[in-house]
Amino acid sequence: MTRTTADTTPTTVASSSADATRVAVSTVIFALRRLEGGDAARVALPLVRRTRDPHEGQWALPGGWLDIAESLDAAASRTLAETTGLAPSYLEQLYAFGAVDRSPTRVVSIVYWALIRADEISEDAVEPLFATENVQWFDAAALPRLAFDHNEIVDYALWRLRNKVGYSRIAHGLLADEFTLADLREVYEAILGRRLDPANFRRQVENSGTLIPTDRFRTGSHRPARLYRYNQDVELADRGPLDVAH
Amino acid sequence: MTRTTADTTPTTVASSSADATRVAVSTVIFALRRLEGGDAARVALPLVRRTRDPHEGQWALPGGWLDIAESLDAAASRTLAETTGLAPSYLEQLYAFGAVDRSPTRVVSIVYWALIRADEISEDAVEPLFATENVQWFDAAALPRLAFDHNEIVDYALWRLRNKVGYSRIAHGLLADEFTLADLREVYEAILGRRLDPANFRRQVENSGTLIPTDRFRTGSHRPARLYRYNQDVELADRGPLDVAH
DNA sequence: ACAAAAGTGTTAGGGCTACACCCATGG
DNA sequence: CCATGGGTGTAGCCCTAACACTTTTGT
Repeated sequence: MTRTTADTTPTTVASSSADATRVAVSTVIFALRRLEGGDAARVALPLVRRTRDPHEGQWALPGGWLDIAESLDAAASRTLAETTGLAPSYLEQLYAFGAVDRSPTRVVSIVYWALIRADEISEDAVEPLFATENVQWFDAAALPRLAFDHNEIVDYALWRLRNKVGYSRIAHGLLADEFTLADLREVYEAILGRRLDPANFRRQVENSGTLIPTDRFRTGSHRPARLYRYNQDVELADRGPLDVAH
Repeated sequence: MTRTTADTTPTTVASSSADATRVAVSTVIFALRRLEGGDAARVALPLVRRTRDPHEGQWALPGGWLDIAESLDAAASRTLAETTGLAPSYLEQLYAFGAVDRSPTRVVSIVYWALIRADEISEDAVEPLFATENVQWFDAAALPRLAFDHNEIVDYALWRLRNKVGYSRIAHGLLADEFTLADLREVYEAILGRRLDPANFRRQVENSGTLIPTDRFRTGSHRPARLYRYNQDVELADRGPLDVAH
């Protein structure tokens, strides 16, 4: 199986095919992280430092070239794992970016966006990659200037995330199997950037029929909160291209 | 400027680049047409007959190869004009289809969807192309078996159309400058596939602030109906990738 | 006069928001 | 016992659906 390394994220060093359009796949990965000293969780994403021209040294979305024998979805998962060691709990195509001048050579990027559960990002398996200092987490609301058109891409992915959280249950993709309603509400508040009424939030998700209450409670500093799990019968994201395309 | 002809819609006759992934651009074009004998308008789309293998003789979405020096949007407009002679009033990227086996050779198709106004499709300029019998309109609800994965693509485009008509004013893309509320309602009814209450429909669009009443009326067999035009200040489709990407 | 579409009025119900209030636990 | 988050109750508002009703034209 042909594999690329983390260094072969889209680059202009065109060897054999300088006169052809090439297809790259990149992914915007979202997770919830609690920053040092911060009380509330924030939306964060991992970026990789480019080790080649163009934009050497700048931060960019993880990605790589599309292999001739793999689907777009598979390429997104593969490049994601190779560059960051992460395996997303949710992965969806975002948009195809194809402006002529977005890279020195002609590159069409099929961009995906993904969600990672909080309990997955501190696995031992992924830390070594982060330890190389070539992968780093950033607050989605305070990004540096990124390589290529990646700032615009992240902005659009954030818009899609905020939008979709309103009419689907993608918040599940950011939570462990069992969670309290406060956990879930925190996800929504981090994504939407505003506080939600706990009472109304409870009723909304309870009436949606997507949650199954368990017998377990999380005990803490105050009254124990009931743990819930998601109803697997309900689609993670209601409708979408993947459902239609069989 | 490099141009392809209507015959060069995606094909497997790979001459120089059989071992590389190629990028094609196709478009699902929607219009409202009143079928013979039918009382209600229906959603229809033009398809082109393939003149080469694979799938020679089958109907397919209009499209063509992406030129190395043109953006995806430009390629969609160009191939649309070349194959059907149509210039859409609305054009938006739909999805990138990249399954390995969707074509004998590796082709990634960036698919767009477009809307054409009823007053545009009977222009003299476009009829010659349709007269060749290689372009033909089909009822969106009764399509034959299409080439490649184009049936699935149309299904997804239809889903997107039905979805988007609910929260944006893309219906405008199917109407002439001036129209009655009954005209507008007919667009919604054709897209959604169900009748709408005229009274409630009127109040909804009036309260949305997107319509400007004119002094003119359309006289017909009954009480004259006021003509409206769209408020140009309001976005055609609120938010989207194109707005974010500058 | 009559049919039919244009346009107005009215009412009931559901969902959302704001906010008052009780419950249970750790300290 | 008190602070705090968990959890319940409730009233107002807005939007929508349903449908009765009036207006205006062509025939």
